[in-house]
Amino acid sequence: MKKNVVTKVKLTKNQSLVLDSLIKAGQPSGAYALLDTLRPHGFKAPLQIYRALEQLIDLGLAHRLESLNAFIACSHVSCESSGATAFVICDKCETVQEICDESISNFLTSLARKTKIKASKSSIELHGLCNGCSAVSHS
Amino acid sequence: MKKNVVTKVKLTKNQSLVLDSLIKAGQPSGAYALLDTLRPHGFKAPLQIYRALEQLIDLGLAHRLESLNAFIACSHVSCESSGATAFVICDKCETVQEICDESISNFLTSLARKTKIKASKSSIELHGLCNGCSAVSHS
DNA sequence: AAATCTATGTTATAATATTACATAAGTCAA
DNA sequence: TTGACTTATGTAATATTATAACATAGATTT
Repeated sequence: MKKNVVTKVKLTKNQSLVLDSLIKAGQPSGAYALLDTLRPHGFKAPLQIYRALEQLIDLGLAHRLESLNAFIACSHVSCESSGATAFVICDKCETVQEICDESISNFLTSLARKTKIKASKSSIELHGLCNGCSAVSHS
Repeated sequence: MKKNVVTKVKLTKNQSLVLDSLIKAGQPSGAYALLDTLRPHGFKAPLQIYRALEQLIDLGLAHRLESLNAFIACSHVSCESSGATAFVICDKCETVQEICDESISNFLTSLARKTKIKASKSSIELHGLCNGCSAVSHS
């Protein structure tokens, strides 16, 4: 359940470009949206995106949101790399909160113990309306 | 966060067929795998599957596994319908444990409170090796 | 330099999911 | 029972997401 802890890694050009796009987006982005963003930089095929994403995710610099088939930059300076992260997603404004604390890892540890699984990967995603959006709430 | 509590619902023919297939499979099944299974029963298009699944999921009789893009029959006689379910998935034998207890709902409630979200849907999926598979563990 | 490994480029295709439109079947009020 | 309405279904086309397969280029090691 441990991910690579990144201290200093030289990203390749494609990886840097994809990470920059993710950070600029500040929202979940699909692979093809990233591809469109990066066409001006010479990207032509989805695989260039997927390959860069794979590395970024391995390095803990980006995450995949399973319920959206989308990707997002890690919001922690250096994500504690516990691999135990929860995402809280507003379905209206698309804001994502990335939560990474002991309550998450405790929960997952306990779940793994109860179910006798040797865990390697987790995905916790909570959808709803964020504070702002549920206040407004028209639509 | 409440789902429909099903006491007695008459499923349509397509819904019954899809649910039966899911139950028989006893494993996560993709929509197109279900389609192939049901071709002998006259199914011809993915939409027939997706439409039935949508209803079954609404009724709490089936679940979608986001990290697999697959579906599974609810393993609880009548899933407590709290909408707070966790799936523990063995990546080797594909067995899925469906956990639905207070620890899950407490965790989600607390996460929602901390992040000030009005939750409507959750997805918790833990991957790894189940007890049996991690014992064997060759490959 | 040869061997090797990693990153990249490119084309094609696989796998998953939805849109749009047509038809049929059930429900309910008048 | 008819008509109006809603829900389920059928079907074709297409959109979206992801990977396989193969070729090339650059960096690193021996």
